[in-house]
Amino acid sequence: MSWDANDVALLKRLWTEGHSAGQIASRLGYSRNAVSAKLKRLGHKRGHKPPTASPKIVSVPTRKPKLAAACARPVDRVVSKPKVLRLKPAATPAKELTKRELYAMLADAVRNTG
DNA sequence: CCCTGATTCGC
DNA sequence: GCGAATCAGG
Repeated sequence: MSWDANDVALLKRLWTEGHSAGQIASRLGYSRNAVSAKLKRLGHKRGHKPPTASPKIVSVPTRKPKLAAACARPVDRVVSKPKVLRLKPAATPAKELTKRELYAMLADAVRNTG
């Protein structure tokens, strides 16, 4: 195993965003030990306590079959809650995406394509 | 038992 | 530098 710049970047991003080592680890395909150790080496600092402490891995969002082959991640335990919780009865109106959301989307795309 | 991050230690 | 094993907890 070797930590590609991409991996490190993604790792840092997800970590600082508040994802747990286990989450990042399972996602990237490393053991959480590796992630944690890497974070230590990097001089890991999270600064705050962003959301996420418990697993919410909802599996890998199945993307295009084409890409799926490329980024085949066996992954994951699904610990999502069977609970169906709806925030608003009304359908979501047109919503402007915040920078954070866009960033998250980008990250998602990246992590599923690369 | 599930999980969390932190550290050690051989490679 | 890397990561499994381990530690120390929640």
